[in-house]
Amino acid sequence: MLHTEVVGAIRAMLLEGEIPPGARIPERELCDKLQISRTPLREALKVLAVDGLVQLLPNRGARAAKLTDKDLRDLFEVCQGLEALAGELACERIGDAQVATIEAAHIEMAQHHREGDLAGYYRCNRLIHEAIVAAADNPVLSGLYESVTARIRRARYVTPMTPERWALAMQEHDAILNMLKRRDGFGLAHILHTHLRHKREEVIRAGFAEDGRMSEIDR
Amino acid sequence: MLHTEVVGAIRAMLLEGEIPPGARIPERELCDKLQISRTPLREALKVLAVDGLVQLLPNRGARAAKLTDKDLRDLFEVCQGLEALAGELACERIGDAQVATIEAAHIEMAQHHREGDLAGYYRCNRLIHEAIVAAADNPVLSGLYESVTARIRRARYVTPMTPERWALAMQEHDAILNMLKRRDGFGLAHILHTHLRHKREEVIRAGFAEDGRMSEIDR
DNA sequence: TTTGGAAATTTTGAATGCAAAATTGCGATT
DNA sequence: AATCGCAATTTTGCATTCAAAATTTCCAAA
Repeated sequence: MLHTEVVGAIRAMLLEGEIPPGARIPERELCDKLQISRTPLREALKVLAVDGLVQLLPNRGARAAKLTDKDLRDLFEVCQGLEALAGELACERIGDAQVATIEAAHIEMAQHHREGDLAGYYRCNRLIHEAIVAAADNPVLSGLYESVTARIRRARYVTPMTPERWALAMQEHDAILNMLKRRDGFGLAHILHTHLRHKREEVIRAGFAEDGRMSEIDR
Repeated sequence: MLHTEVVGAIRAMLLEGEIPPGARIPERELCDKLQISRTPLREALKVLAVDGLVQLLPNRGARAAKLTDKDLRDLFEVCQGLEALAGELACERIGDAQVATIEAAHIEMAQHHREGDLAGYYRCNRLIHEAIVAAADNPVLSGLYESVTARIRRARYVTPMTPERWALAMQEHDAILNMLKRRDGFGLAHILHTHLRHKREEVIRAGFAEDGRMSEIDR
């Protein structure tokens, strides 16, 4: 299944920043690197254009999409909506075992917080958010969530936090776990919504956007 | 821009049911019909597979995706989430003129309801929902909404309603307009959420799913 | 030196070609 | 008559080719 692998390979390059945002993507060059012909490569580029990772310019090739401040805002907003929905549905469907798994990740995350280990914190954090989405048992939701979060992952999990913000985020996560245990879908949706809004404000304040002044060659 | 047009043409065929759900899509045949070669056709099929309209089977071609009851549930749930989010954002951003446009559509819709004109009702209904999403001023949200609603459009806007359900839907729309006028994002999100849940229950009760018993040749 | 513009080169978009996989058709065997 | 197996045909996946568009190069003129 060559085509699928190519999509994955290019997606990884884009998400890792191996192909920097805004950079042109010369077909020939990528073909050489991936050892494939242009046909599957071009199919992959069109697929990636659908979920916004690549921008296709007619007769002028493809380039890695840039995240503007507006893009970040829009993506985080949608993420808010999707996670809130996921929380609500998860409360209807999650089993005790799944809650226990999340609680374990939560406890480990709190430990990382106390130790000031941001990378460890983010790792557990991500596990928790993804577990809630998985618990919603809705493949359409999972797919959209994956697509949206992939685009903001670096912003979300790289931006440093002030101690105050970090403490607040931990408090919010305490509330998230609580709502989940109580199966309070409404409350969980609300707190997730707020949690993500805070994260968004933080990321945008940090100025993560990739739409700096373009150099001439970027045009 | 051949590729884009091909995607549109095939999407239309799938949504209109011109290619029935579950049917195989022989490349050669479609190429002849659209007067194109296999390359852009195959690109289009892969693009359509991304948003779930087409199912790609390795070495065995493409087929029009079927909507199972589970798919309908999942899609409606996501739609609930997206519309609720749209409502909330719309209240922060919508202008008086846009509200006035929606109110006009609402009034016309109420008239259609009184006259028992279901088609006219649905037409206005759709305008209102789409206007709310547009007012959220979030292209990512609009894109996902379009993709999700396209797949359930026939179910949503074809299913007949009992007089009671129809009256309830109208009541809900009165509330929607009210919340919008008052810019009550929270309330609007809630009522939209409920409104869509009712619609979903209705559609699933009506048994719109396309996953009936497969005949042998469908395999 | 800088600018204008045409020719050469590169790159893109789509058609065609080719090998591998899957499907079909047909006949032999039970 | 039904079933199995194998060859013929079709269909798919990818590579290659070809024409059109865009980009670059290069040289002449201001």
